[in-house]
Amino acid sequence: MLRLTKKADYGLIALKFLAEHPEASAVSAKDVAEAYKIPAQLLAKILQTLTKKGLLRSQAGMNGGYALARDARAISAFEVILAIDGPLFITSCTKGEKSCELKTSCTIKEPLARVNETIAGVLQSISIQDLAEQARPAAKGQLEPLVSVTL
Amino acid sequence: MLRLTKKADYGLIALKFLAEHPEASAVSAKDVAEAYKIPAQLLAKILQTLTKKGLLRSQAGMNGGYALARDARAISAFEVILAIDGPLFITSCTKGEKSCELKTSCTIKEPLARVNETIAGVLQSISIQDLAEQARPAAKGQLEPLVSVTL
DNA sequence: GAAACACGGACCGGAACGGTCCTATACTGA
DNA sequence: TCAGTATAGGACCGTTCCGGTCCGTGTTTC
Repeated sequence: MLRLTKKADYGLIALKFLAEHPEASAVSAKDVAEAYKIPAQLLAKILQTLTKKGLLRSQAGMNGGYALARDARAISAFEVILAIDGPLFITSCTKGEKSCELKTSCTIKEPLARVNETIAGVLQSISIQDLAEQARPAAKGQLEPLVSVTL
Repeated sequence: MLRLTKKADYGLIALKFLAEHPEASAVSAKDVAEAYKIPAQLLAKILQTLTKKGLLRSQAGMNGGYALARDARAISAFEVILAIDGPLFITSCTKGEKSCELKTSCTIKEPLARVNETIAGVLQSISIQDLAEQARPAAKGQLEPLVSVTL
């Protein structure tokens, strides 16, 4: 259903990694790439765009690299995906100029748009911190609910 | 976020149309295509696959066409999308043979898989009938909630 | 038997995606 | 100061997928 691009995937992985290593003042793209066997050049670009979008801070030069621009709790998965893949709507006719030629045609879109909003809401409620935490504890009791949504 | 292919879009539109015309014993692909300015040949194929998946009944020959195989209430948007686009997971590494080489890498995937399940749940709870109903009433009071999900 | 329909394979152009290469710039440490 | 390591970013490229078309076959009705 929801398809994440590999880039968005890589981005989330990298941010999670950064969240897990707060002690390091900066982590290079190469380090992350090697840790997860991700193409280094590609990851570098992804991190660059995340930096441009204000999610990361970067430092050039030796011992340079990237660090979270904000607290891991204040960065949502939604932001990351949005920054990397850009806005993706369900509707193929993305409410651009001419909505759908035939206004009657798009009666389906309205309910689906609400589905889209739900998904966005779910993604917004999941922080990088959540990703990092869920990763470690290894089944300590059952997982607590991440979100609860109504649309 | 969630991206529907145009094919799935067309499929939903067509099913909604069929749900709105229960009096007709069969509606031809051409008719639906013309009503919504959808490429006829393309729509034909979509309806064919939906027929193969058991969502539609087809009848060849003159005055033939398609009709819902079940009650519009018993067909979910999820089924339609699944039938047309096939299973789409969030994870790029679609839990195939080798999950991700590095098992440690995929710690992100588990929370996202749950997001995916939520989306699926939302889509499953929306029937073709819902789409057809939401289309008509034209703001009779506020829209009632479609779903409520917890993950 | 001809028209209208469903079926289904082959094909194709374009866009997007994943990925690489190459160059420029910035910072650090010896 | 110079070499090495890092970010920054443009150009490019192969593959895949998606939307769409074309063609031929089978089936039913008039």
